[in-house]
Amino acid sequence: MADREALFACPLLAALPADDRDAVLSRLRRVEAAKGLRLFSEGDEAAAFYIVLSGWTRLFRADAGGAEADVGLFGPGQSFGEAAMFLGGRFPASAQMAEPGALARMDLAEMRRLLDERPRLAMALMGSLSLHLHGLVGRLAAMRLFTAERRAASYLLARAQEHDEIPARVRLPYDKAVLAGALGMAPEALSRAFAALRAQGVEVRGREIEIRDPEALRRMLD
Amino acid sequence: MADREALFACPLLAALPADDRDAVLSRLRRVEAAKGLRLFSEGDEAAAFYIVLSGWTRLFRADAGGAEADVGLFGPGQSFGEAAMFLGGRFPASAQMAEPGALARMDLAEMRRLLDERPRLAMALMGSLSLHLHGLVGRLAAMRLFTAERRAASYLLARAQEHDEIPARVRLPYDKAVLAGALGMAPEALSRAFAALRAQGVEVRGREIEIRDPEALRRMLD
DNA sequence: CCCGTGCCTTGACGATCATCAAGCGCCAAC
DNA sequence: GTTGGCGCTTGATGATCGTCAAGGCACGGG
Repeated sequence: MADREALFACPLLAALPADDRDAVLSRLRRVEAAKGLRLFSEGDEAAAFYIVLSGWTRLFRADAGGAEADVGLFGPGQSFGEAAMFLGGRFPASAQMAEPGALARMDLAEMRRLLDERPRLAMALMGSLSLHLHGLVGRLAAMRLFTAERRAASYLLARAQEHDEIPARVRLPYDKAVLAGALGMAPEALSRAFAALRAQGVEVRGREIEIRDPEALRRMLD
Repeated sequence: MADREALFACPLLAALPADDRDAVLSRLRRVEAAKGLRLFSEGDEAAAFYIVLSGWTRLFRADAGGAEADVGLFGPGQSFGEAAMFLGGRFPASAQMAEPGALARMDLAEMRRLLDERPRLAMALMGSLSLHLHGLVGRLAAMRLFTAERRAASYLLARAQEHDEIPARVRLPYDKAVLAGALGMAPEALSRAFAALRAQGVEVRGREIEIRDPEALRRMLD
């Protein structure tokens, strides 16, 4: 995905009038980011937020023992870290590249200045915050309401429905371990979930997944 | 808690200059709400958001079978439902009174109008959205990182530290089943967690809880 | 005083899932 | 070709927690 394409798809920018959008665009700085790169850590002073141009970034929290719990996974056209601007200037989670790529970095001080001058930016930002909120509500509820297998099925179904071919072919854009974290389970549990879904016509070959009967998956989720 | 006290404590209003604050206040409508009252349901057209004046409201999602997963619990001085303004105008969760009380209801159309005229309102709203976001990140991470017993201990410790007497005495403002939901566990699990915490000097008598040694709880959470 | 009801606790059981450990396939380096 | 590393799978085990069922306690009404 080209940089411009990702930026224009970003909910933060997509709905903005051109002059507001350009004001933001002109202040973004492109950053290359290798796989595994730590962008910031929980508790850090927040200096910027990011829009993913390519690759994938995961947000997570760690406990005292070093165990990690994922709270977000962001790909091209998605932004993260905006909320830190309003949370005492500290990040509530850590960020790391799950797949290499490039990010657009927006300085928070700059953003605050822009917000003062351009009220429509605030509207866009509130939209973006609400989207993140909505995502978290969904994940939290899914963790309690659905088993690991159903969460995996639900993910595959959503990905399958991005296109409308049958059988659907989906390519995972990140390691299975990353997906497992995003779905709130251990990698082993995801592996077993996929194995169980073979009965519903799901065939996994590395990162390539063929879903022969999306309707069967949908029925699982009632 | 008097109405004004709750409103002034609300993050949405607390930081506002007086004239902006009054503009909002003058448009609030007070609503009495009995225990169990359904304020809105997941998927409903969103007509208003709310600030809790007294009592407690729980937000939850239900699956097809009717099982419910709590995603929020709001008491005096807290607002909820603001994000629906930006999510296609639909609520992503249902709301129900967990304890009877009163709410201040803010019409969304009114709010949108006010936002146009008063840019500082947008700042306050973004702060409120970020707070909710932060809360959800914490809950999601806690669900995966901590056992039920530790989540219960963490709740008690937080409540104990609101005052600084030792031993700390805490009064639950809602049924234990409500607390259990908010902590992401079944009521039975909360009951067992409290029983286990007796070993750390926690004594539960109905809604009254005495925490003899907060430091012991804190040590559990490392 | 007895009974019913609501809230909570306790016990027993089983399902789900994390964890530990071993092994496999693939690929790159040498 | 061999070796090593990495990502993933599979198996075995155990911890945690949800669920079902029974009972206790407090309270209010008759």
